[in-house]
Amino acid sequence: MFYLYTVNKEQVAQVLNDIATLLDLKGENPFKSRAYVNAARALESLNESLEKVFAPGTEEHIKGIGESIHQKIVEMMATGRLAYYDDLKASVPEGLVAMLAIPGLGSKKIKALHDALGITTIEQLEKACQEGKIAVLTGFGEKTQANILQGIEFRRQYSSRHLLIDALVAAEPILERLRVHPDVIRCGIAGSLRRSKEVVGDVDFLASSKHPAGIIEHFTKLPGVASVIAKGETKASVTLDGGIQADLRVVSDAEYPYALAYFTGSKEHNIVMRQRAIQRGLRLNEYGLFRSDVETRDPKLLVVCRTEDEIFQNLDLACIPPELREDKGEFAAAEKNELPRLIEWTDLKGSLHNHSTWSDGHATLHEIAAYVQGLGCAYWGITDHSLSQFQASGLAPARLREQIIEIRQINEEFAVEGTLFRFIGGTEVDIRLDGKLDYDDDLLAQLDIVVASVHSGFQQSEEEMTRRIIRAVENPYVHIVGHLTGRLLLEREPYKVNQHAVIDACAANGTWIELNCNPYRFDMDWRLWHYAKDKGVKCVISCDAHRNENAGFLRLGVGVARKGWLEKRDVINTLPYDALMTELKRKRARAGLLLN
DNA sequence: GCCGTTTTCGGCCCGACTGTTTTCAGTCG
Repeated sequence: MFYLYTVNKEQVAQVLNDIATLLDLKGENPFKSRAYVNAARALESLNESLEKVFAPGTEEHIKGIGESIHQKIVEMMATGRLAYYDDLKASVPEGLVAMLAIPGLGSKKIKALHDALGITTIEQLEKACQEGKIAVLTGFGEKTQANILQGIEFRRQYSSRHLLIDALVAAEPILERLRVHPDVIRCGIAGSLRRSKEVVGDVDFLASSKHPAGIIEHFTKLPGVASVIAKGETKASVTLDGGIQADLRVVSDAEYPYALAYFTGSKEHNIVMRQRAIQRGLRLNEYGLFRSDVETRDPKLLVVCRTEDEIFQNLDLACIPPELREDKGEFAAAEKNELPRLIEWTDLKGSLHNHSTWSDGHATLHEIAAYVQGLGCAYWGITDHSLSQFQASGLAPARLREQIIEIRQINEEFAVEGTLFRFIGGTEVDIRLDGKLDYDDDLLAQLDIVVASVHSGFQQSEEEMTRRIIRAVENPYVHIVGHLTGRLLLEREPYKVNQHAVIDACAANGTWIELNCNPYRFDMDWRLWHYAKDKGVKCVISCDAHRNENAGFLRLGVGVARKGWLEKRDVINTLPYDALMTELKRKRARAGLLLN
């Protein structure tokens, strides 16, 4: 499949990462495999086009990609293949790669199992464990054998990846119970949860205390802890009910800021942080920033930092918000003090894409109005499904006209009562297979807001789907393109669409893109917002609420928007009601111009 | 395999925990 299409950056990076994995499994020099990982990273943060950098005969190499890997990329670009990769892949059984997902098994152990017993699949591994063949191998034992069996069973039962919301729901009660422990001075959540990753592998807790052992003990016995994976003096790992792994580290209070920075940053971010420390003759770890490049924790050598902010300062950086700590451009921006002032969730005035009992929502308009006013919203979009979504009670044109009338009546009642809150009436109109919309333009023209989304025909080719969505984007009555890729995290792959091309079309037509903050969606993906922002495309953070409590998704969505470097000014629904209505009408004015 | 304000060789981010070992390799984050 890969070779049928033009090779893009992500695909090349994937191949380089795969090569690194395969080299590890073959027992090659680990620094060689790391070189491939580093090259993949370098590629991901490359701004120029692959065609330019890796044209045949180019002399210039980018940092992190030397002669050998450069030539391999040139080969991929020219032929769509890489002989070295194909050979390597053919030489390592696929089952060995799959085994890496079993906790406790890394490339060395997997290679040892393969060499000693010829094991090539997880099924063979399970059988060998059951027959006691693993425990007798050098370097293995009864305990390892049992752990492997347990790991295989765990993988079968639970995924090691969890939705942000599920991790939060599991983590918050634990955090509260840690917080009230008398020996805990400070505690918090670090890791990918603090970075607002849409999908997380585990939950990382951090606490400071003078008596770590008691806190570790307390943690491993909390309600909600299903089993203890590891437990030491200052660190413990447990499995929570529901299968999420949670780690706790306890440090002294003076060490807390360093540990918080250390356990929050992504692996890639932390590597750069430590390298920056080394470049300044310092050494950075979870216990401190030391004036020495040799291993030491001598307090006399400590560069005292009371906050994360001060750690960044000592590395000549502005303080990087947790969501940005992914090594995706934050260092360059922080060096120049050009980090964005990220949007806060309290900047939002309401959600523009929501459903009611008119289609497949669970709350009536009056119930919605009461609830979201209570949250302090200034407005709320009502965008029920259109005709094609009959399974979701999509509205026929006549029904939609009735709804418009009811929404106007309710808004008039609000006006009479002196209530400032307003509904913004509209539709989430289906983008049909050919890119036409489910309602005629004259009906759309009567609506205050139009969100256009794809709900069918997911199997179209990338070209067809891209053309289809761009046609909707170009419709002057469409304000917003909804959940751009249709993905359901951990459940359904996104349909194929050239998102950059859609963003370009949105930029050309003044159409906005939704950041749908249903926890399964978070669509458009945060990795693309920087590009959209640079093109001047505005974001709309909507919760696609089908129930009142879904309004809470907005807060998670803002975390993901922050990850996409978005500021208040980039997000349309931070505008007050009047300004928002002006913006919505601007598109209508455009339509009027086109029609005249 | 990559890289250089200790530069063409000899390094490559760092520490806790586990299990299998009698001092440490492997895994993980």
